[in-house]
Amino acid sequence: VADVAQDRIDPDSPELIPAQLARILRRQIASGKLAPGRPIPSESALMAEHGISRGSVRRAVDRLRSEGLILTVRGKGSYVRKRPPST
Amino acid sequence: VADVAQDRIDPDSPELIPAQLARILRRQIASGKLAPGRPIPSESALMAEHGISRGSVRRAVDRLRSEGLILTVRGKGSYVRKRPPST
DNA sequence: GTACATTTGTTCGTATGTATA
DNA sequence: GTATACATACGAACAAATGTA
Repeated sequence: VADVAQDRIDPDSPELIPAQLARILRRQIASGKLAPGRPIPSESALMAEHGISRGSVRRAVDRLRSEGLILTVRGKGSYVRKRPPST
Repeated sequence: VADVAQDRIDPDSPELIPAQLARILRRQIASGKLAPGRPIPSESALMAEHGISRGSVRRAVDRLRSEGLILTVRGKGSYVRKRPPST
């Protein structure tokens, strides 16, 4: 429903693809589009939505996890943390 | 009971594994070894028989389904279509 | 009605190879 | 040569539908 025109990967950008996706997801979390306790799209969905490889998706998600923004459960998915770190 | 020497997966072939299995199953359907209305082997059985992963089995079966050769029912299995498309 | 095994559906985890800049 | 990105394949776990004891 919202404007997602800026949520796009640019393969020609100097910013690496995983970094671009991490930035996009971070903003969607911050905006509440991806709400605490709710799942983020699966790796498969993110691949399809952004037209990038699984490896790139995983690097982006790894990043968010290491930042404490999401939690990942094998066989289930990744979820936006309810109490994100203040850092 | 028949000769299945040619129904083997070659991991070193340039032809991808799912494509190889799809081809093998297609021939078994065409030959009547897998008859209309009858189930094809389960994913687990195909994995064991051919020594390949479930992902590869599923890609092969997906292919046959999209070709209209089989029908799949969750919790049951896949069945050779009685009236395969003329295409 | 319940519990269990089987089967397909989906997701994340890992390794390897290829192409390109 | 190195790093990025994509593709293929295998493995493991969770989930839902089916059938049976």
